[in-house]
Amino acid sequence: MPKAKTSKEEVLNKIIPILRNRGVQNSSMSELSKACGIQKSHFYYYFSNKEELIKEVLATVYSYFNHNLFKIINNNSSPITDKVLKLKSLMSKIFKVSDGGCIMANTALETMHLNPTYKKEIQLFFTDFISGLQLLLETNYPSEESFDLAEQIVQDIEGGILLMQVYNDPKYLNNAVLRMEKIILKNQQ
Amino acid sequence: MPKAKTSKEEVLNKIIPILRNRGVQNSSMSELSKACGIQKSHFYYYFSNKEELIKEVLATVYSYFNHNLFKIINNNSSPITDKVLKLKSLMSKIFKVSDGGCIMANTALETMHLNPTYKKEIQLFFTDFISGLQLLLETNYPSEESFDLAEQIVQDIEGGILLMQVYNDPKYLNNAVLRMEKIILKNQQ
DNA sequence: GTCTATAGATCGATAGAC
DNA sequence: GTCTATCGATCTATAGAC
Repeated sequence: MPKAKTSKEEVLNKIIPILRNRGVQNSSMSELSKACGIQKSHFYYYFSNKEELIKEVLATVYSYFNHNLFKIINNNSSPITDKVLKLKSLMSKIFKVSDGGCIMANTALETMHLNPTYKKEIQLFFTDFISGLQLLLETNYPSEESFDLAEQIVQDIEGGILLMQVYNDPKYLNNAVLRMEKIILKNQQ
Repeated sequence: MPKAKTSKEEVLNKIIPILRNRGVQNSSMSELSKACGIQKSHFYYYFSNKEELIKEVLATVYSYFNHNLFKIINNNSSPITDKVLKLKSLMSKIFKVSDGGCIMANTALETMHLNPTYKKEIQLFFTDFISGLQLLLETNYPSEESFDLAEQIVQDIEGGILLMQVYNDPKYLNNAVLRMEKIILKNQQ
């Protein structure tokens, strides 16, 4: 009966949406394990404790985002309009409208002031997000302005994700994405 | 006969910063009562349960913000530059940098997807925030554009509050406030 | 102060794959 | 027979509530 019927990767992928939706404090190990169809005790076989679990979740999300973001940006054969298109698609995958928005933002606000355990992963995520946008912007803007604009865009998007959830209306995130597009492509087309 | 040594208002004011900082899920009734120097059982005299407590907290924050916001905006003897100044000061009181940012945003992300209990208070807060800004903007912009800009400003500010906490750097909120100021006063002075 | 439920966490046992 | 994935029972602390 061994023969990993639920691998660690599967577990991570199954619980990410739950944690994004319910928050990390409000998701119990029992609940998470039940959702994976395995015993709670088996979770402790995969993860030494809940904190480790969450860390691995955030690292997984981070690396997925990071990998795909820079794959889009560093594709030299792709025109910038195409990059923007792909970026929009990546973002809609990461920031699920009906499923809790941005797990990095949620976890940040939920935990940042209690313990700084997850700070590193969260900061990495945002720093890369900003850096990626900055690279894109440098097509049309000087470096320093690109950085400021990149920060501003991320800020706009994260605020949009919040309002989207408060009013259950995707327009706020959509508006931010449209503004991003307009800024990136200002001289193009 | 007891001579309320800690009134309900005092309790609310004492626990608001704690709830903003630690989040509502992560603040226990014991912890909150201890911080007020009263018995936990006395909390249940003031509030029928934790949910009621949180509701009253959010209602308190909302009405404080609402009252002060519209007092600033509807003061006809005050020039718009003065209004902006007062608005900035109100915001820095509400969105404590080192103390958890915006309790409305935090609570929204923490609870919105679990139960919609606090939705009303949270939506009221943001709706009034946007409406207030819209009123200010109508000095210099047509009504519809004012509304869109007001939403955009709130979005920018809330995103700034998030990044401020992630990086422990007030510049993100400050930048948003500066952008707000610039937009509101575009033709002025 | 006491109740009950549930949280995170640990331990020992077991069922197959090699 | 060992190794690995899994389970069931259980412990302790603490939560909300009265």
